Amino acid sequence: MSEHADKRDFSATLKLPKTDFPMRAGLPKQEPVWVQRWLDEDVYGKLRAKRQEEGAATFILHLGPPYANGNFHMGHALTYVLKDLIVRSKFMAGFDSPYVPGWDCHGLPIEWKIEQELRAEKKTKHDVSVAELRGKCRAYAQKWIDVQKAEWQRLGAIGDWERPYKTMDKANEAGIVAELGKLVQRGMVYKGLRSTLWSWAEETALAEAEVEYADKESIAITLALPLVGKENEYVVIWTTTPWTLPANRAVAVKGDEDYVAVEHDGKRYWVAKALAGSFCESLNWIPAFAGMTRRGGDFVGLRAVHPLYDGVDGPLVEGFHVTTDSGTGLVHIAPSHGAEDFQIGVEQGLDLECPVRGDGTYVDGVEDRLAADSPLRGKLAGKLIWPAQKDILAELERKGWLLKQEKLVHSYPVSWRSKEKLIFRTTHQWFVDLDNTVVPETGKSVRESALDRIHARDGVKGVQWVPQYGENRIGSMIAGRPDWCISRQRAWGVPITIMVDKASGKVVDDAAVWSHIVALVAAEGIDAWDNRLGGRETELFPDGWLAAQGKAVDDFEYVRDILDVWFDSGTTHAHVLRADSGVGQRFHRDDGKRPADLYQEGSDQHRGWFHSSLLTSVAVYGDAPYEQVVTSGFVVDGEGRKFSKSLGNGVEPRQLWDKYGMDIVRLWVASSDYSEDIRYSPVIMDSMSDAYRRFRNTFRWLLGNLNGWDGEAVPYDQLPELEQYMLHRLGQVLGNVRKHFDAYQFHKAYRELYEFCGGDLSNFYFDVRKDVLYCDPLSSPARKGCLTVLDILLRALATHLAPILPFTCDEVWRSRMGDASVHMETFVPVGREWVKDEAFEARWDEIMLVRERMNQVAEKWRNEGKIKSNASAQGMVVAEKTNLSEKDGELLRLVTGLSFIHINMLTQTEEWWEEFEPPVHCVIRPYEEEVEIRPEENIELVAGDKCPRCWRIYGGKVINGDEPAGLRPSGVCARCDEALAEAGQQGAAA
RNA sequence: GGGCCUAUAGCUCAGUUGGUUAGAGCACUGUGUUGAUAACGCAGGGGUCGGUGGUUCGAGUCCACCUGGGCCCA
Repeated sequence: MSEHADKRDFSATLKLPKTDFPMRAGLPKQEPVWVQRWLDEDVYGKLRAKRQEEGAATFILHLGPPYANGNFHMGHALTYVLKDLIVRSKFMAGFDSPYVPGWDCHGLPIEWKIEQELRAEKKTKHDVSVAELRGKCRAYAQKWIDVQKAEWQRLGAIGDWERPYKTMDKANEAGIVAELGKLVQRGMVYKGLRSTLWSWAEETALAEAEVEYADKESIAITLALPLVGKENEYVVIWTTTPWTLPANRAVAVKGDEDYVAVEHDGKRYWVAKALAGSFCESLNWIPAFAGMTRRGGDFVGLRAVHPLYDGVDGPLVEGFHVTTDSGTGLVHIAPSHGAEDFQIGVEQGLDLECPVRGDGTYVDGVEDRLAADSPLRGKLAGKLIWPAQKDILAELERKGWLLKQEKLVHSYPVSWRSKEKLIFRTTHQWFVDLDNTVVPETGKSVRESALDRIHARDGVKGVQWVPQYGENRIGSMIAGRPDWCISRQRAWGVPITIMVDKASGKVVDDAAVWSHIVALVAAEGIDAWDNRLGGRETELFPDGWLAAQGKAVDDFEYVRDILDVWFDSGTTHAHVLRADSGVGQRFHRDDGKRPADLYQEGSDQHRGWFHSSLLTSVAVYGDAPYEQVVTSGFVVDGEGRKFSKSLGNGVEPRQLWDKYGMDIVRLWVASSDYSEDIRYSPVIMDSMSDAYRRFRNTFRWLLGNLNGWDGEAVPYDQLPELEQYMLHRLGQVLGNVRKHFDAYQFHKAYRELYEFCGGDLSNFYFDVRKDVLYCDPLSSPARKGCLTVLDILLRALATHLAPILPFTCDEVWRSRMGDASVHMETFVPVGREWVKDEAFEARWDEIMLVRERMNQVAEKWRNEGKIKSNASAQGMVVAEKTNLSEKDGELLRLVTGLSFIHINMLTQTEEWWEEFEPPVHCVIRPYEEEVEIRPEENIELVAGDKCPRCWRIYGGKVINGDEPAGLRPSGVCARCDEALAEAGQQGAAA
């Protein structure tokens, strides 16, 4: 190799990439500017108008409303980025894909927050009017809606930000009432009993969130109840709530447990065998057993005497909740005072009525069945349950059934507000019937109709569940759930606008009345109902309706409960998708599809929103509200553990967009397989930053080289084979990406694009074509062909990455295309002739194989210090029965970066190979066969002159072919000489 | 305690109906370039496929159990 003396600097004469597109993105600072710009330009509005003009098919992803309470957390970030990936990719695919953000506004968490604020002012909710309380709740929700809206937009989400839906909008509240009305008119709503956790101090039912636990003192008693018809035989129960004894209706045993009879003072006391020892010990009895054992199930059919009432007894039943961890293995059942007790009461057909009023006092009837001479007379009715306990115990003692009483301090549920002990009470609630009414459209119950659509049974068009296991999950929940309790005793929610005819007990189900009420709510919101109770009830009926019925307002009872907030969001398919929600008709769907193509949420919503939406839709419309349901897992930390305060591993979305920028966060979402839980950790985010830089630099290089291009594209059939190969690859990649987008497999689309940018472009094509781009004359056909492809690449990558990297892609697009937004575009289509046949593919597999082998040898030589760049070496390929020919030397030179490649086509025998001497080296055979390589031998140094402009060596040993030899008199090679002449730059080098 | 799901290199993912020495990219290491330069090229090392047992000529791939993790219930 001859070191050329010419050290002139020709860089100024080269066409090096030049662009204003910065290498560093500054995403955290730039992205908010883009958000505002998209809003100012109304990109969403224009895009929808454009698609509608095009007559595009609609694709409706319906959004489950987030609860308007608190900042967005990682779960929100995940699901809203996923939704945005879907919506944007549908828009890019040419659909009209409306996206309407919304908020879930009513419900306990907000109401509770307001109560806490009142408490801070030393007030309770009774100190303010319901209307005032609701006003505070409304303002609180709106405050968080504003916060979340800004966060949501910051995620880069496109949507109808001007017209979101809020469940507390009057139109939506009316829509919710309307759906309730339809259920009522179908006879699906009934009043029943339910076990609720109750605070007697505040006289209200409590939700799970309002329950606290504290150490409280109770009286624990051990009580023997005589078995009916058995002389001196007792069953023994243990309880810490003696006040529930008036409501006792049965005694439960564990069916597969052994019980023994303990003998004491000539009496037999049945307890679980496993607990007999501790039982005797606690009573200081000498253990003595009657030698009888009995299976728990054998007690069924026997009856035990009621602890207090005269001539009353109750059955022994099997109890699913009975354990032998403590107590006696027998449990007294008061169906009105416990969740499990209630369930058993329902199963066994026991009396469920509750003898305790809301204020914690016994009802008058509680004494009805006492013996005429019972000392308890006058001690229970109207008395508070707690002080009454001592009278109850005294009576039990008198009867001789009280074996033991002691004080016990234990953790007990209390009211968060008063800290008083909570009790269970059965209360009257409103339910949606799932089994005993028929959905007219299907001829089956709500439950069966829903299951048919979940499982695509009985010829019904099913819902597509992605991932597939969702079918199982929601199916078993729908199959096993009880009727839906839709009533709550609260203020901040949509009223259950039900009127009950006092005389007949029937619910008013007249359509005229319901549409009248819906109209009132539409005009006035939820206060429309309460404001008319207590004086203005006539206004709740259409004019003349009462007279026509021969009724007066006092003939009806007016429900004061509100709806379970799941009913609000569970009916959005109706009041957002099917109907005009007061913001103008949003959707015009006449394509025979269900209201939504897709619902997407976390997998917890199988029990939540997917569930409630399905039930209400099936009940009222006889079909599912969605064609497809896509669920995502949860965000967990780098070790797969959930985020929690105690682990201290939490992270807020805003920390992420402030630190990395949303495009990098979106890249993280897109790259993750969300069908399982997805991991977040700083290490992962660092690697996403690296990936982002790869994409960004790819764009930057494309922009830099396209800078100044005249835009004159070379027709496909005149492109060099290398360019055709790149389009072949691009066509394959884009085809796969489209397929993955259609299946919402974003992590596969991401990989496809990422590996294309890294493997096909950066490692290969860009590296190979740098020479032509930088050094060739502008008029060079090869250069023009390359630019044609670079332009296609830029457009293709920008449009296909736009759903994932909306900020960066718009920055790219506008830096080249002026003011147009990339988001108004569609995916660049794959040219019909791009993707070629298998023969072409096989040929290029060989070419790439030669490249890989040559690189391996060159690397070895480099490590030995023999060469530096590949350009200082030449190679030889000896090929046999291959797709390559001797004419491919130049192509191989290009792709290997060597200065020359020589190809010998040989048909020699095996013996020839044995004898062959260097420099014959890289052996290619038909692709299906093993490729034989002698790597250490297949390149050699090239001797010749190095062009000072393009650094390629000329005049080396030429074994065959017709490479140009030597440099021009100007000191540069022929190609560079021409380039300089064309640009008038001879002698321009410094 | 029950239902559903999950476990492949440090990280993110491929591994088709079970079939030869388990793949890719990133990260890492070495190296080249300094005309994509807070960028780019090339090469290399790295996994007993969560564990145990079973079915099979053969299992990351099928079955059982166990362990860790997640969601929803009780």
